[in-house]
Amino acid sequence: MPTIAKKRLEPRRKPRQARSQATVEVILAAAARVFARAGYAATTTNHVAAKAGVSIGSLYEYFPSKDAILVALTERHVDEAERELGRVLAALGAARPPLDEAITRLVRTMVELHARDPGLHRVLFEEAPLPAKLRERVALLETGMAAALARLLGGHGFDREEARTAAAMAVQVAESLTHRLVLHDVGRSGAGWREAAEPHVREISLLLLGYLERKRAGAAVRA
Amino acid sequence: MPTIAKKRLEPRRKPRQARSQATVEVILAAAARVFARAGYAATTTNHVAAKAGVSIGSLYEYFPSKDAILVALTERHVDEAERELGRVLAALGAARPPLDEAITRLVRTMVELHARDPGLHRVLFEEAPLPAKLRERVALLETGMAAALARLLGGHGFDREEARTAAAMAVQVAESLTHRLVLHDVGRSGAGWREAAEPHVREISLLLLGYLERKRAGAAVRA
Amino acid sequence: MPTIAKKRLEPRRKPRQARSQATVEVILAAAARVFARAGYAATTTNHVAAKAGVSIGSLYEYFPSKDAILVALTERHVDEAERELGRVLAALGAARPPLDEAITRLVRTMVELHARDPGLHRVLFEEAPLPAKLRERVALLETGMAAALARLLGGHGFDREEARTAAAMAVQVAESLTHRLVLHDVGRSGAGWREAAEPHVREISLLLLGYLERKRAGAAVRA
Amino acid sequence: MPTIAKKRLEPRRKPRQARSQATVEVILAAAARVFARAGYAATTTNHVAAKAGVSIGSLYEYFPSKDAILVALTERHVDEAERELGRVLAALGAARPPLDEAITRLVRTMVELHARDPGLHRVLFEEAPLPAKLRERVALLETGMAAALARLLGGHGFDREEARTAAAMAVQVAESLTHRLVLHDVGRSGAGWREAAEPHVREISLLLLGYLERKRAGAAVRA
DNA sequence: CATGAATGAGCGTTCATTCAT
DNA sequence: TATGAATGAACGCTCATTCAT
Repeated sequence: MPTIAKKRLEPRRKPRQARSQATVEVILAAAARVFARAGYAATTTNHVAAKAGVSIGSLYEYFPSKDAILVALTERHVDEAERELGRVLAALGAARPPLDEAITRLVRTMVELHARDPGLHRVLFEEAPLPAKLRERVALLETGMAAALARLLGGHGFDREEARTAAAMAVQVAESLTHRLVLHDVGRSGAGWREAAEPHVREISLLLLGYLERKRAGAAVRA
Repeated sequence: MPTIAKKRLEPRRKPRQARSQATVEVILAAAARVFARAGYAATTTNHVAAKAGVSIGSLYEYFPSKDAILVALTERHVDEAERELGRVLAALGAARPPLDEAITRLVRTMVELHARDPGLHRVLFEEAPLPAKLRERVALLETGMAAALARLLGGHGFDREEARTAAAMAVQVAESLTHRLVLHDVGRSGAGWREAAEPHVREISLLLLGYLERKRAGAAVRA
Repeated sequence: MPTIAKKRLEPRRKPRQARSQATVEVILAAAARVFARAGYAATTTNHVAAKAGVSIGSLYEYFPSKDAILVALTERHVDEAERELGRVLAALGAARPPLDEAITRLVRTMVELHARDPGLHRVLFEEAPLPAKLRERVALLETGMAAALARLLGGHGFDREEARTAAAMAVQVAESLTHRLVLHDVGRSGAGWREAAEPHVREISLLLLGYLERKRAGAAVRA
Repeated sequence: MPTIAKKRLEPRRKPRQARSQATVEVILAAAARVFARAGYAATTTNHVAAKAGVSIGSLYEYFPSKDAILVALTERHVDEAERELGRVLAALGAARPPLDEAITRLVRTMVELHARDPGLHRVLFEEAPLPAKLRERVALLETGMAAALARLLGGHGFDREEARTAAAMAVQVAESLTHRLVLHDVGRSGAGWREAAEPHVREISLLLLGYLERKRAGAAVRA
């Protein structure tokens, strides 16, 4: 079953009443905890239902399959990421701080987006079979970030083309290191995750700034 | 429940006849393809046996469990990595080329180690529950690389302590970017993977060189 | 590997609804028939489920393993034995009939306990790997019987010590002959088993009475 | 698969050469040990072959199935029993010792026949699915013993009919108690089994003598 | 709407048996 | 004849999913 969705993945019932909405919340919260602890394969729908204090029948009332729950969880994460990154990017566009500060703030935002619940995000982005549609949404988010970053770089002495490729790479790198350093090295979430993540933020920022500086200078490596 | 190994993971029968050896090869080859295509969870021993053109009984003659196949595959990869990286490191130690060339050759080696079969390596290092012993071997390989790289940096104006921390980080980063850029972006293996991977090699090298340069200067980012 | 219990053997779900209770009954009834006909080894959970007209999943809903079914069946038998023997022993203690009548009634009770379903009991006590706990319960039942019988003998001219050893032996012998004569000789249960068993009751009683008489006299056999 | 033989159970090749004969012996010896230790179900043909130091192919050269080995083992036991019991019966017929001595010697023979390897005999007669043919042979042996014993009793004041029924019962009882007391109570064979078994011999003899005495007197139990 | 008993395809695995060498 | 690699039916068991209540 590689990445493919063969069954309904959208939530079933658009919950209109407050009670239903609460049930959905309780299921998703339970699922987040169970997926984070047990991993994708070892998580069973019955587990999730039990943890949520809801009958298995009710769970299937709202989510047509195990994967649908995972998709809903992922969508929430992407929603949040869009919101947070949009906010930061807007602020940076308005305030126009020095490049190192801009980069650091962007990286911090990305790291914090994942550090809050590393276990869950590991499952979401490494173990789970996400449907193509969601993967596209994630890709789109990255493209958007890259475009915004390119505009930012334009204001710091990069020419248009330079800025575009450098920004695209930077986004990839940030994503990549975030996953590596945060998901694998930071212990199980818990309080204090924000402080625990800060060294990673600095190091990743340092890396990106070094790269961008070289790029702006038009540097190239000898083959 | 990742990382846990509860059953025998060593190959069962030390194959003595040529026929058996061939069977082992055919099973591992099939398993590599199935794991790469279907992912860890969706790979079944029956699929592997069928793909290998071997009865399920024969598969279990040589591998006591699904995970044992995975372990064997991983060990082959680590064996190869140790061999290749050792060779390159030795060559660099002897030839003492400029830093940018050294870094580029190391990165190229790492990238090529993974680019040959990206799908498989994604499964091996992201999805699969590797036993502690193997994880240690991998960690040891990284430690060794970092040490070798630190020696290299020592010959390029880094002081001892600087070299150690920078090397450790650089290895992490190289690993990380290799996985991200190579495993996720490079299409399904096939011929021409070497050429397809080269831009990644350049970009990762550029990134590392920028980082190392900053480190050598003792630079720090404003918080 | 007899006697070993490695997995859960207690029933899984305490059935709360009437429907579940019926399912449990139907499974146990089917299992009794299948075990009796096919023996322990040849009985499969799928056979039992099929015979019960229940899906294999339902079977495992209530019993975590094949052995758990066996244990449940055995416990029912031991429950019944405790009840019946307790009742008879109490009656004998109250009525104080002549020894031969007392022995005969005890033997009849034991024989009837097994004659109702000889095939099943053969499996239960000869073939099956019962967990230690259950074996203890059975042993306790025998100890209790021996104690009660010793008291009875005390009222028929045995001195204390004589009564104890003779009673212990008598219980062993009764058990043994019950199994041999009833389980192996009486045909497949069916109606009329009570009448078919009666000659055995008489003969076993005769044997025990002869033995007890000799014991009381303090007789010994020449080596 | 209850008790029924669906495949060939006779040894395949009547081994004429000394080498083959030795192979058969070595297989049977290994099988006896493995069956005794592991029980019927847990004994695998590969185990037996390995223990015998013979390839699995060779094992199947001589025995067409797992059960065939068991049958061969059983037949050896029955052969031995016929021989031993025949010898003792003949001696008793010639010497005409007192009844208690005769009974004791018979019982001792039966007990020793089983006490030598209790584990194996438990498997042979309780766990294993013996084919009808063998069961008949065993039954025939018992019939023969009963007839011989009846003749013996005829010489000790029993009338013809009395002797016949008493002898039949006595044989059943001896068999039964032998299995119960010897197989279940005597520890795992080993040296000293002969001494360990002697108390059982005495007790069983005592029991039978009490019974026979009552029978000769024409005693009956009140229903 | 909620419940939870019931379902059954499919999994990983074993082992008696065959047959090419 | 002897070998042991290969076979595959069958097993015990799980869990995502359905549906009668």
